[in-house]
Amino acid sequence: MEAKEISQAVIGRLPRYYRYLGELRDEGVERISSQDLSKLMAVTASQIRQDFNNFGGFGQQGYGYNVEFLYSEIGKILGLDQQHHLIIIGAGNLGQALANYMNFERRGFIIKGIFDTNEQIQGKQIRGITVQPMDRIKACVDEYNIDIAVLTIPKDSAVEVANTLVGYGVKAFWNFAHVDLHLPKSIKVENVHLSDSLMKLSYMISCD
Amino acid sequence: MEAKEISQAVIGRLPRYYRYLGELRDEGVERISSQDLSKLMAVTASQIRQDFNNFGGFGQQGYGYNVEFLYSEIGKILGLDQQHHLIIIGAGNLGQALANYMNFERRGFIIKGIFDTNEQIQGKQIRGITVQPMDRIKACVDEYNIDIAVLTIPKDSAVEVANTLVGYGVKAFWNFAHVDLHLPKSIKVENVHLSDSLMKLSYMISCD
DNA sequence: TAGATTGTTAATCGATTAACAATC
DNA sequence: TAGATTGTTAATCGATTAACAATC
Repeated sequence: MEAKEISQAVIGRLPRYYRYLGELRDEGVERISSQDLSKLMAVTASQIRQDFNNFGGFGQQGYGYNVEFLYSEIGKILGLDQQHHLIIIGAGNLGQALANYMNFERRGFIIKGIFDTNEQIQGKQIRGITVQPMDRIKACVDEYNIDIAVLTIPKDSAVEVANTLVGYGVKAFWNFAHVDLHLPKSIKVENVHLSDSLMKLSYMISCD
Repeated sequence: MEAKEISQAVIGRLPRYYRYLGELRDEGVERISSQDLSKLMAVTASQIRQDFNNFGGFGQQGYGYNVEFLYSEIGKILGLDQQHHLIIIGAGNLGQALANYMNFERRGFIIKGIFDTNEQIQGKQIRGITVQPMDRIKACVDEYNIDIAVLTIPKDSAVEVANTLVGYGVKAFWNFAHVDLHLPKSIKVENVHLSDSLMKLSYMISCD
């Protein structure tokens, strides 16, 4: 879509901009300058302008940025204007929590299936979706156009399952398993390593 | 502890090193060179050596690094040799999932209390711990030396609860609420914004 | 028009990589 | 000793910040 590659640093900041702009919009704020936004978010105004300009000019000299427009544009950049079909692999504590908690639908993420190896859990309804055995994954991927597989399974099975899913045509993974997936470069992976995060906090506590 | 400030970039990589070294140790590998580790982890050998040298020399010329020793040293840097007492605020889907799933105790994170406003959930046992009403938090913080509060509550209450807990003496937060906590600089906060993470994945999918 | 604020270029800062002397 | 590999300095690269001309 864009000519030059956007850096990971910039992309990582987009959801936070999106959140603040959404709040401003809900408060009825119509326009905001990079300087005011910088005070609110505790980043430099320069960075804000640089970040937005990676995607073209969203502002207007002497005026600032229109909150509604900017919010919507960042949403588009993040692909939130499109629907994404996802499946959850692993209906344990975390898988169920995500299904219930995330309110995926609100942002256009539609759960099309939940799968688990555990026969005790199979048949259970989560958010109106029946937990199915793993051998039903392929049929689901074939039937719906699945964009994202959420991996909430133990690390031992995660690598194998991910490889299988790539074979089925799944192109993106939201990986909660505590392992690095080594997949073809075209496959997108976003890792959420919760223990890593907790260890960082532990480090912060320890060193003072 | 250290003379010069360690950059966030370095700290962010430590848990991953720790994970790989733990696996190598479990496989019975005794020593490893920065070059071999670099192939395994897909980072440069130079970066590995620079990172470790922030904390002093863990290796030996001509030999490499002793896996067991390095693993243990990184564990110490991350504060994993110490016990941390934590409380979970919010026993909804995510709070329960974390309590059950994380296997906190294994790394020295001891759950000392779980709290929720919802009377339906109060009294319920999670991992042998009874969910208590919010007004019992202070007594818990006073009785045990609570290092970390895990916030798995909606964003509307998170800011207020965090401020209250800071008043009780809590020094660190593992924040799953979708909001930035504005707390005194001495208070450590590690945010896990799951929606931000999913949006990043959405971005990756959208742009090709 | 004058004031405000962007878009964008230039300067700075920090992080990563390369190179190599030190040394096991 | 010779070979291997670290620790560390120097070079490069990229990201952030500052500055200012363009322009609404």
